[in-house]
Amino acid sequence: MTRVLVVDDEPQIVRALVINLKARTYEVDAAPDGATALELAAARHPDVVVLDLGLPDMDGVEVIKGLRGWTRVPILVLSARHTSDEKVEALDAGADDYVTKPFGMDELLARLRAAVRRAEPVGGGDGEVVVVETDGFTVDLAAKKVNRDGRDVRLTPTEWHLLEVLVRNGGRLVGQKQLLQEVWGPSYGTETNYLRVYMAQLRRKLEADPSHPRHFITEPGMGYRFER
Amino acid sequence: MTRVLVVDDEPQIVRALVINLKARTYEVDAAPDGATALELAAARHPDVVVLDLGLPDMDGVEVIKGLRGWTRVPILVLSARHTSDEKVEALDAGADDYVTKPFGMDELLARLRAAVRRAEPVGGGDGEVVVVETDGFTVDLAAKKVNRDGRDVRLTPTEWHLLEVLVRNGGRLVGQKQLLQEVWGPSYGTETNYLRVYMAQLRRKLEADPSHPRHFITEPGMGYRFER
DNA sequence: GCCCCTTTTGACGCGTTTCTGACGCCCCCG
DNA sequence: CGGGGGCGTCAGAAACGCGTCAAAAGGGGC
Repeated sequence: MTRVLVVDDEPQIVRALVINLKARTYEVDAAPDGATALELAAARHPDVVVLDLGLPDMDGVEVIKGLRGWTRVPILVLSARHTSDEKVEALDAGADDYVTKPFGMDELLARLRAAVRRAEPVGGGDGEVVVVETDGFTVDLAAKKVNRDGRDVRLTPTEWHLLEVLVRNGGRLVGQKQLLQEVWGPSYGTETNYLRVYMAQLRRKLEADPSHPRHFITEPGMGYRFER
Repeated sequence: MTRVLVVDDEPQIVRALVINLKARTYEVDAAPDGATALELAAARHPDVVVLDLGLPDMDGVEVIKGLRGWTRVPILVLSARHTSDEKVEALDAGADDYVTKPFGMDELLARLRAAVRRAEPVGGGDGEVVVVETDGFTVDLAAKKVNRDGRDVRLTPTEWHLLEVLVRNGGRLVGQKQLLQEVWGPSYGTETNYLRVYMAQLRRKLEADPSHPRHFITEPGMGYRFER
């Protein structure tokens, strides 16, 4: 869940933002002044900060600098000031975006999404499992590498593809038709002999005892299953 | 040097931007329409794109999508449209910022700086690798230099680009399509012969025994992998 | 306008991968 | 106890991808 820190001293603005953000399943913290904002940011590590420049206790730009001292969290500045100088100052202090009041909620939310999106790490595999380990070998799905007894195992494209599908469905039974179509393409639903040949290759390369497979299990008449 | 791609069909705007940007030592390319923009982006790999939405040949949002298909380069949208919907659409399509015309040059430049700044790699502490060393040669990603036996190795731009992609993905397999698109541009997904030619060049220049590569590994049918 | 470096393109041989058919085994079922 | 379907294994044939070389085309600098 994305966490937002809203910093503003006007309760009605905070309320409007909080309602809209929560409705879109953001997690929201709110701070009425700069000191609280810096404190909350440190304690809660928000994914994005919405910051009003007109705070009662300190200059908004100081808040930006305070944050930038230790974090690259996206900062979206809200302000009633329209002058160019104000904007330039805030942006150069480290803000990511600057929206003038009165603002449209839709636009603000879109800018928020943009700020959060570009802060996301590159690889899609965020919480995804990338390395699968068994007692005999290790499969690294990101690097497309298979390791056995400390040495890399060479797999052909088809072998790798088949392995990938099975491992990604670890523990589950994968039907022969599904397997065939995912590896060879949608028009290959019945060539089960392909499966037999390539499962044999995989077992020969990865199983300790290929004739008594412990990880690549055949479910007769149905399909195959990868077991860790 | 920071490279900017300006996309606008109004010559006077382009001129104003180019003058201001060059005065601040940016390197500037300009495109009058969407097709040229996509082409130039692929060829020149700008660090930031300034994009007018009102183009003669295609919808600006399509240009955004075209870019986002293969790159995360910051996109700063310029537009005469003030409506919230337009902004939301552009931002959600992948734009990073949205400035309405007429715009203040100071503000635009500040937003440009902000966009470039946050796209910068995490410097210093966070473990961004800049120098990669193997037993045969050293690659300095920041200085764009390769050293072998104490002397610099001359690489052509394409060779360097290819090397950079491989090294940045060190240890991971990089698919041929990905490699082609990152180095030659999004429309080059299938020209695998380019890869063969340039991998051979890299090996000849960097491998101790080019015919038995130890660092630039071919994974037949899939792609290439750089191993330290 | 000319020259040189880089990029693109085409052709060829070779090794590897994929496809294909044949055979025997095992297990389930009649 | 016999039959059959599904599975594993093997090996040869066809197809494909890779490395290599060389020449043409392109582009930038002088």
